[in-house]
Amino acid sequence: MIQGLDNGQAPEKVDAGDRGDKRIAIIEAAVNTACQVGLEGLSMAEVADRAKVAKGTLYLYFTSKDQLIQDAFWHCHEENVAACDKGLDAIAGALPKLLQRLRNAVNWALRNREKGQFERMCLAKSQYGATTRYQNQHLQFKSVDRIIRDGLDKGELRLLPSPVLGEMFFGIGGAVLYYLLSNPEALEDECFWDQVDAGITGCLGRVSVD
Amino acid sequence: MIQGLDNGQAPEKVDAGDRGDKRIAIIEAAVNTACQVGLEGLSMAEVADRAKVAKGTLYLYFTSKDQLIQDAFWHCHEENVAACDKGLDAIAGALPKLLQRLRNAVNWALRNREKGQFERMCLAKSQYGATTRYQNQHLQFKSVDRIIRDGLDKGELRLLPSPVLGEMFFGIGGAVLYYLLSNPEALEDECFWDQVDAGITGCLGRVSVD
Amino acid sequence: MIQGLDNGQAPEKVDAGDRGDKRIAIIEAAVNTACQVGLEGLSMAEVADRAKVAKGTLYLYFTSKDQLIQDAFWHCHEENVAACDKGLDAIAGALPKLLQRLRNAVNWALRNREKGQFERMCLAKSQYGATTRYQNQHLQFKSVDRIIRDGLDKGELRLLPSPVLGEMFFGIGGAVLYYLLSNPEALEDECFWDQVDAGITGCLGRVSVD
Amino acid sequence: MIQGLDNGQAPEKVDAGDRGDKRIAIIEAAVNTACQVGLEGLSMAEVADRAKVAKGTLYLYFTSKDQLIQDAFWHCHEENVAACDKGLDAIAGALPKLLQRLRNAVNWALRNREKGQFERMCLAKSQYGATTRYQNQHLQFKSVDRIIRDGLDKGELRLLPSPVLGEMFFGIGGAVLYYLLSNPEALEDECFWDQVDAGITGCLGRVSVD
DNA sequence: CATGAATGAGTGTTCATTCAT
DNA sequence: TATGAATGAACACTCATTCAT
Repeated sequence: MIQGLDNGQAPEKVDAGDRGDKRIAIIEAAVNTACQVGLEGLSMAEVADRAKVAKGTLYLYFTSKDQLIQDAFWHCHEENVAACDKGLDAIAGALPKLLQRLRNAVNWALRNREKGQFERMCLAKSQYGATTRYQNQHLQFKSVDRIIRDGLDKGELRLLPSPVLGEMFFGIGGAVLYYLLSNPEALEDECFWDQVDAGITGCLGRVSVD
Repeated sequence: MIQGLDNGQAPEKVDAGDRGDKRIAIIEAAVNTACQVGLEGLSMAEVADRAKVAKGTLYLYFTSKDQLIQDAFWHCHEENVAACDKGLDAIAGALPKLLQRLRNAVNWALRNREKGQFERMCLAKSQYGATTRYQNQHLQFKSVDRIIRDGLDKGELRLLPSPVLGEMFFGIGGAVLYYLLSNPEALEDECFWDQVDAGITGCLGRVSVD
Repeated sequence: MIQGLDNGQAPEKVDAGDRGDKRIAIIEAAVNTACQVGLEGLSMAEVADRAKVAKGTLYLYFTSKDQLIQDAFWHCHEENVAACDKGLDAIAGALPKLLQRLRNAVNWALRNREKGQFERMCLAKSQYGATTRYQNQHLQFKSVDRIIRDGLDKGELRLLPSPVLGEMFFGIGGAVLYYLLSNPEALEDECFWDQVDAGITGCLGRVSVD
Repeated sequence: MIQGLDNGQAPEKVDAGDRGDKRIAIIEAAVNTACQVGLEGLSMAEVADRAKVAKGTLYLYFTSKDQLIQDAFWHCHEENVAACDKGLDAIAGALPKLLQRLRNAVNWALRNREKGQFERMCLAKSQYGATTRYQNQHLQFKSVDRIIRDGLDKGELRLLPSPVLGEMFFGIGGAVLYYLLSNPEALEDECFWDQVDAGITGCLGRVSVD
């Protein structure tokens, strides 16, 4: 079986240039292919074909199939996280930050469908059992976690353990994202977003309901 | 690649008796194995070993590995859905029904860890792309969907498309379930459940937040 | 690299019958092939072809290429040792025993050229460095070793360490064998054998030369 | 498979100088590596690494891996033969010459363990079948062959075909060498050498035994 | 001369599936 | 109905060799 995303550590950056170009081309071929045939159906031969390099060439850039998948995951994940975090510092309050973060996530995912799908496929491998992505991958989710812990400290959020709040946020976000992926027109619908914001606020915020 | 849960149709029931017994033994062997080695790491040889039948025998009961996985999924899923739906008819109101349903789901998952994990592994395969389990698997989720549509009709739920509400419910429920799988003591914590209920109500209920 | 003949332990015997037949057919295909292309040039695909079985079938009988080679070695080696040891018990004296043993070895090798060559190829892998077949494979050579130690105890042999005498015996024997493999007519030449016997006796026997 | 030492021809000498230096560095890297990983486990990449040249550079000095191994063999073999032959002309009589030659061989092999091992590994490849190093490599063994033919002509040696005597000499010498490689202290043991000399004389000399 | 990225044929091995018994 | 030996396509990975720079 393909291994999980074990250490949760982003690899050191590789220089750009020719070497980087081919590396990226291979990663993109892997991402495209995996989106069609799945993570385990991914064959090195097909990746090589799509990247228009020889099979052996793959092993100049990645030590194994697992390594290629891990590197491809981090390639997508870092881009995603960067896009999601953009501009968050300028926003005050945990809830507004989270609301904006969801918009960022949706925008990126709609513009990068394959990378997004690939990232989700990789993440899905780590949440079958009792552990969750939020818990065992906290490095990846650290920005959301930081916001939530901050919000808890300041009394802005519902009194639930931070991992629960984090997972709830990703769960609700996933619901919105899935819907928008097949109904992109709702992206411009202010009423839709009003309700989504209200839902998140009602779930995560320190509000009481009668 | 192992195929998704394509048709969303529960297979016709098979008679009990000898035939049914061996069928179930094989399914349970598949579930146990998959929980240890993953869905793609599952080998027919190991399933046959664990079920104490010959490899060829598997093909008397299932036409292929994919079919075995699908059937095993339905085996778990139907049991899960039945447990989740139990007693819901006696409850009035969409939200109370959903709150109870979550309790039912958590109780079943904690008592049937392997079946639950197996079911989640199978479901994960169908929600990578733009489609969601809620949409393409509506048969499986029909009971939740019915509750939600009913609640929307009666004005009890937030004005969002029913698939969004459905996914939100499963997303929040997943967050709670994941947490309880590793922190079962919270199961008895009334405060915890108060907050969870409030969160779900705040997210899905027709409430406004300031 | 192909591993040496590591443990020096003959494997437990396998039952005859259908299973044994195919096992032997594969071993013989491996032996024939290796004699033509060498031990490392041996490919499982070619062995399967020659044995007229599918590639996968090889792995029903042998866990790996290395295992196949080891098993094939033991198959040849045991046959060889048995042929060499035949009738030795009836002969008194270490030197007469060794002289007869050489005749036995030559007769077997001439009648089983490929098995003999294969066995020698395998043995060659363990004597490159400081260690010798005689030392690290004493199980295989135990019959010669026993004769030599016996002869030393009884004062029939030259006062050299038994491994030296053993290697000398195999060295001289190899010289004779190599010659006879390309000059089989000498097999019937009594003068040739008289000289060979005298040479072995002069080398290994407790004789002094002026 | 790596080819045998086919033509038995020492290659023409290459000039010293820069070209020669790098050539020698590569050969030595190949010898060292092969002693650790075996002849077929030898990889051009590792040789290049150890010789601190680029992989492509190897092909400026050697047309192929086989060629490199052959050239490396000759490099070791010529050094070995030269050391073995040193001072032999001053000795009268075939047997004394051969006894001294063995001492020379042992001394060189103990002082040049890797080169010696490498040479033996290469030679092992040519003596599996019916042919022997002595026969198809007569160029390499010509000095021993000359001594033996001379000794036969002069009636000093046992009446056996010269290839048999030659192989016997190498066989006995190998036995002594293997022993000394792991028991170097015997090198200084006069009794040991007395017995070895007596053994060789008894085997190869024109002596009769009763 | 020297490089090292690129190649691609070849390797050993696995495993879902079949079918004669 | 049940078996399990046999299959063979598919796989990840290696490495001697080439060639543009």
